[in-house]
Amino acid sequence: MRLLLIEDDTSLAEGIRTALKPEGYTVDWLADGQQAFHGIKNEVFDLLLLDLGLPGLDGLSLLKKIRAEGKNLPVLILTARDAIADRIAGLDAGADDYLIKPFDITELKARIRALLRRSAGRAQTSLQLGELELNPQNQQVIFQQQPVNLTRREFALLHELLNQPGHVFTRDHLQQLLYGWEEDVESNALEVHIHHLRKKLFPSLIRTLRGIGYVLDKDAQP
Amino acid sequence: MRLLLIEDDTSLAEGIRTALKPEGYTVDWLADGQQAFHGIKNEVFDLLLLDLGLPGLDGLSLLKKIRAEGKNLPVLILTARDAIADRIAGLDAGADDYLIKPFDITELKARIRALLRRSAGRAQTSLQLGELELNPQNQQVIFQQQPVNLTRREFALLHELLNQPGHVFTRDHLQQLLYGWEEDVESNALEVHIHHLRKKLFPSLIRTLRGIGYVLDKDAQP
DNA sequence: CACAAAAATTAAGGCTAGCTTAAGGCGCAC
DNA sequence: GTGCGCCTTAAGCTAGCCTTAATTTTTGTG
Repeated sequence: MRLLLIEDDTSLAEGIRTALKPEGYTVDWLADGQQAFHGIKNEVFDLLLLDLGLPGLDGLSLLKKIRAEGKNLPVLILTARDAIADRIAGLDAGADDYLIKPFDITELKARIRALLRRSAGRAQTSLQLGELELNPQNQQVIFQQQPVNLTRREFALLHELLNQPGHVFTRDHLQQLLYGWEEDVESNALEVHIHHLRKKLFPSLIRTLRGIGYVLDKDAQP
Repeated sequence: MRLLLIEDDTSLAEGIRTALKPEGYTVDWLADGQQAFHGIKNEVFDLLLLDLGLPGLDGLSLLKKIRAEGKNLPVLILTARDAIADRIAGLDAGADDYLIKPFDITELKARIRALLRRSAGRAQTSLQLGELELNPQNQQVIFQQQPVNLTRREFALLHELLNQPGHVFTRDHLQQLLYGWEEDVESNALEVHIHHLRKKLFPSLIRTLRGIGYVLDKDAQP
């Protein structure tokens, strides 16, 4: 899962990123609303964490612009002002949820999970495919009744694939999922992670599309 | 599927080509409107990606000339100017859709798919013929309930044939489909691919028209 | 029926994307 | 500070795809 955080308070932003990283999210960060708008237009994110009260293009206007573009991205508003009017304005402008600063980081995590779940159009919290089950809440993967230890990257990959079995993910997409804008990975790290997943689960789970990317087949069997 | 990209910004053009290749499109590229007009007159493309604001013959004039020729090619306009007047002019001149730069590459892909689907006059995304089903989204082919592994070239060929069962495709057309202008294939590669398709599916699927090309019979049976 | 042209068949070889493996470094926790 | 585990890197390997080319079969024609 790839999130975009738009927040002008540097230390808060750092804190949020550090807190979300262990959850397996890739969090890109921008402090400026105008930049954020371009970012959203050109890249694919799963969720937007938006601070109201930004310099440049303010949060509410940004949100309106995004919705005007027809983007259906889930947006979670962070706001210091607890004025009711503000919250209502935010929700009216197309936000999906809001959180008042200062907030508890665990609540943030919970709400992010809820929004992602909702946007995927799912009621239950865990993803299942045959004998494989992935639970985003506690980062657990169970295969054939046995818990499987996956690392952060492995989990992130499997999570993405499992979100849309049968959908083709290009190598590019998966790399961005793992690395965001941070580093430029000039190696075969992605392939290594795929390899580890196949080893820990079963080889035929992930099908390679040569020159394209990877798919998780709906009827994959060990 | 063979697309023609007319764009004078080299790096953007490269980017688009790289992004579309994994989707299975063959993308030929021209930077000049005049050349493009000749290209379109003499070759067969499935879709045109057209940058407005070209040197030589500008995009709008090119589009008008194409339509004047009676060509029914789907045209997707790319434009940096977001002036409403421009878009309207583009659509009036016969464009089928437009995208404003800078655009999201995934949106470009989605719109290309939509246009191709529309131009093929189909609602569903997967192509079916008897017990054979081809899904362009996830590059999968199913025959008699069993998934069939096709390579990139085989898939591209079958995709083309399946798009218009009963339509005769010349050898020349199919070769250009696979190779564009890039390389010149001086061998019987096409025949070999056809052979492989017949082997993996069933021989009578593709009928040979000696001296002309190939057809996929509408009522082909194993 | 014989011949030529076209297409089918088959196998081989090169190439490249992806796989595998191992090592080193870095960060994090204790 | 130290140890452990995860991640990246890199190098060598594998396998599958594509083309080529030689040979055989088919088809159409005189």
